[in-house]
Amino acid sequence: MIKSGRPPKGKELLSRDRILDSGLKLFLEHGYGNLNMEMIAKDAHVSMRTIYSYFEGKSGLFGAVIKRCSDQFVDSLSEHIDTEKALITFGKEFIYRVTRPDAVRIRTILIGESLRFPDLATQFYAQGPQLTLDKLAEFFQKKQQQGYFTNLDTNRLANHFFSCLRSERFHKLQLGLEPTPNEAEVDVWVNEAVNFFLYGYTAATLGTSTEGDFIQPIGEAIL
Amino acid sequence: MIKSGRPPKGKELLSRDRILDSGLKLFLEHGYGNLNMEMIAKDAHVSMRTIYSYFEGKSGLFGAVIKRCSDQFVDSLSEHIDTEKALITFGKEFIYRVTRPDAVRIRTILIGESLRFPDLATQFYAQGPQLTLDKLAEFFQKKQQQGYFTNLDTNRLANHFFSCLRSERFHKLQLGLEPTPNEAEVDVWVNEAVNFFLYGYTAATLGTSTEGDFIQPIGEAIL
DNA sequence: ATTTAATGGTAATATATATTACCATTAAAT
DNA sequence: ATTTAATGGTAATATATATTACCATTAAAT
Repeated sequence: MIKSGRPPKGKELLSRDRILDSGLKLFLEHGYGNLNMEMIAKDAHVSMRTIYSYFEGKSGLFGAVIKRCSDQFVDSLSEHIDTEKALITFGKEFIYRVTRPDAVRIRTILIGESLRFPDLATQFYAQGPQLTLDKLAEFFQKKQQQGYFTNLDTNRLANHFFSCLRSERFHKLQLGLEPTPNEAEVDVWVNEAVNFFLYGYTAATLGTSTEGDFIQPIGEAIL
Repeated sequence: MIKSGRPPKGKELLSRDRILDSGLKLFLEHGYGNLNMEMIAKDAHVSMRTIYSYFEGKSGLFGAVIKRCSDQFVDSLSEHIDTEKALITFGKEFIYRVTRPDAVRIRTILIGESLRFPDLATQFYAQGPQLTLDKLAEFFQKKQQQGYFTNLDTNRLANHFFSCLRSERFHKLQLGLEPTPNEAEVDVWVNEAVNFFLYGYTAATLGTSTEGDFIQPIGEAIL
């Protein structure tokens, strides 16, 4: 039993925030269809009335929750260090983030509800992965000006790198067939992926090695 | 109004088949949660009674429907032709199949319902993509005996080829952000992917070209 | 001091739907 | 001919739950 009545000055939006927090937590836990409004009200310590006064029903709340976490992208690309090292650093942060259970769950729910809420997936992708891809393409373009990766559409290159990075394991993870990788496993994962990307299958066996210098990257070889 | 009563000899299982057919069609169209049993009964021209006599409720029917279409895999790999041509032929059939709207929808539903039915996704993957991956690894192993792709774990190689093949576009398609590709678009898609896989970024610009022979594949170059 | 806005708590309302029950009907089994 | 198995059609049952309504309560606004 929480104190009734109008909230004190400056605290009007606290309950709205709590509703969004609880909504995110519970939607991730139960999905859309299996979560009822009473659970949210109880968890956020508000009454149903308050939820309905702030949001347009259950679907409106869901949209607001998704919007609030749709602007996550990775931008840890440095043009000043070795290409391979830059890609590995970027890849590790990216893979670590997108493999967290919450991130997997949010995509699961978005995919599952894409019929009911077709716009949400569009918005999620545009404000997340697409921005990351843009940063990657930008990076490749700068590398091109330095003489690497010549004669290539940088967007396609970025897409291809994304695919190498995700690899089959990401696909299985999204299907619930793989455990969440820890930081060390992400390192191995990304090293292998970057090697495949940079050296093709000539050097993929060096997957876990940090010494890529023994083999001339293809991009430099053709300069 | 359909004829009541016990069905004639030899036709006892016809209604069961119709239930499965209607179930697949309607689950694909509406998903699990938005489809009710009456719609299935009506579409299959049976009564609810018959559905419940053949299946263990809605969840049991769903499981049976998924099982019936969980054994699709691609096995069009020839060791006797040029490696690149073999991979392209295989890739085209694979990508064409997995990009059909029904195939996309079934994965959408499996992912969305993976909380409620964790075993279904496992089974689906084991009887579909995993078998395809096994065939691929087998293919690479035979190629290794011919001197290609040396010193590589063939399973990792197969996984990496899968990733190149799917590419970012598959990911977007699964999120509902891309239209279904037609046969010609699949051809372009697969040619680019195989080029990325075989030649890395040195030759990806030849994406739509069918003449890969101008560039020595990496695998042969290191022989 | 009085009025108004925002809330909690609870119950009512409306609706959807999975599942079961019941009777009539048809054809197989005997 | 009689009994039994399998079905259609419909209604009943149980349940879940999104949404709204109502009154009491608190604090802001005046």
